[in-house]
Amino acid sequence: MNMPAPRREQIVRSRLYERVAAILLKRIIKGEISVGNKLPTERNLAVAFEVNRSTIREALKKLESLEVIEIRHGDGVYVKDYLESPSLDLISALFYLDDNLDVDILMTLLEFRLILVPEMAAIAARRRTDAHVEDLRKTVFDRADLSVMERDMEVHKIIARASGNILYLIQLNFYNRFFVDFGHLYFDIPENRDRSARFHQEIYEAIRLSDPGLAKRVMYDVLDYAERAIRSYIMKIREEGGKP
Amino acid sequence: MNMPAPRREQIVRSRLYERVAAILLKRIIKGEISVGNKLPTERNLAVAFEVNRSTIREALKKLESLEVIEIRHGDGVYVKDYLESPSLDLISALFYLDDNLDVDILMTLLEFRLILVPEMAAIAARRRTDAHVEDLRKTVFDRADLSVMERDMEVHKIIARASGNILYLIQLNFYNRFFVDFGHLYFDIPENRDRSARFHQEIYEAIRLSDPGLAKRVMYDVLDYAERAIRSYIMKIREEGGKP
DNA sequence: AATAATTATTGGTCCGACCACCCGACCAAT
DNA sequence: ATTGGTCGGGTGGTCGGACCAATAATTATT
Repeated sequence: MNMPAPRREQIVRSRLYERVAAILLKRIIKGEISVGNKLPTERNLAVAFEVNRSTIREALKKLESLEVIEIRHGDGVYVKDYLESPSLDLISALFYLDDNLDVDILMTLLEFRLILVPEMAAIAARRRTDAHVEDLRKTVFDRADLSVMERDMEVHKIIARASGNILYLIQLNFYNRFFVDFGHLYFDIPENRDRSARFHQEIYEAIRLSDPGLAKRVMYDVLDYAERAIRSYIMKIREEGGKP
Repeated sequence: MNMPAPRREQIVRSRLYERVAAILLKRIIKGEISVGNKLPTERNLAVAFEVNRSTIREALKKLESLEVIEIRHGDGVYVKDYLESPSLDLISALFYLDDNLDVDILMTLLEFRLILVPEMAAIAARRRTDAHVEDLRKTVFDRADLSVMERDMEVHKIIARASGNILYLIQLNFYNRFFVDFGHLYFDIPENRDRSARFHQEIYEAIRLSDPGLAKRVMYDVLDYAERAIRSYIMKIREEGGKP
């Protein structure tokens, strides 16, 4: 199931090797080359794509970092099972593949987030230092220069830092990448902005009070609310345009 | 805080560009080049490292995929804040940096896992199909060829698939990477193997019965047990060898 | 039949050249 | 003095071709 791509401010200056990598990735995901089989040799790929071998190599490096291929010196390039990959970047690649957006992956992301983030908020409430509280206070009350969405990302980031769990911080950065693309769908609606503004004050209180239970609940409520909003939005556009 | 590196079966067939990437990463993490500043040009790096520019480029591509640098055509290579990275691979890189193992990161990982995995087990119990149950049954009861550790990884993988959440599957693959390195510390102990064997039967039952609450509890208990075991192991080696 | 040496093929690295792009210096028009 | 355009130097991006190193298949040797 797909949905149209969002507006993107920044220019997509695709480098040649990235386009090559995208094409190869698509073939691999679609299973055109089965797992365990070899890709053509770098030299042959270079001929086929009409690019230099160096370019092919850089594309293959990209796919290797996504762990969808394995490059063996003296042997060849093998396709791996992408379901065995540990690379979050692969999720992004899958999501944006074909210039369409995979709604299932988005749902997956929301589900995951709803489990994780409230729990981390609780931990943050336990571990936060006075410096974190002060950072939060400034961000929530003093930073008039921020839009609600920018403030929201900042608030989450501070909570992640307060949790002291770098793994969580990285996940959050991962979510935020999608946020910049889709956040406006949510934050363009005044009602949602109000809801978030209230959330910022509530979570600030919870963290300040070092109240894990409250922090968790507050966080859960706002994420749950946001998830419902996003789901209903997707339902709506699904009804409107079936297939262009 | 560090601990000695584990035995590694596979030969560390370091490609030249990987060594270069590791050295550069270390410098960046240590903050020798501040965020926002430029790295030397590719040509200068090539001279400094006494390697070809292509090799430098491949190393930089690696660092770009970790999102610790940003390569700008016609401009230069800029250092980014690695705390803004969304790359799990960065965690691995940090963990193995310096040939020492960062215990804090390991703790972080365990904490994260304890939050996530039981919740996903509950979801898996809800969504599992009969095929998943059958897969699980075979793995737990029929696969005499598997060691307890191998079976354990397989069980978790099936649960991840049953959860239907690809994001979870990828996280699990990420954890498993560490498992292969450290699992033996846990599974070499007969008592732990017994505990895991019991767990496999219990989680199978929970999934078969589609009992989310039970699945979550069973999963939590075994992970909590494992975490305690690992923590006490680390305490022990900390006491023994202070600093070599 | 088992083993060792050979060869062909593949990825890894190197070199040097040119293209595409960015930025700052300089100049021209206002 | 400010604005806008132009241009040159430096940067990453791509190219091509060559050789090195690792692997697997083949052949020769025992």
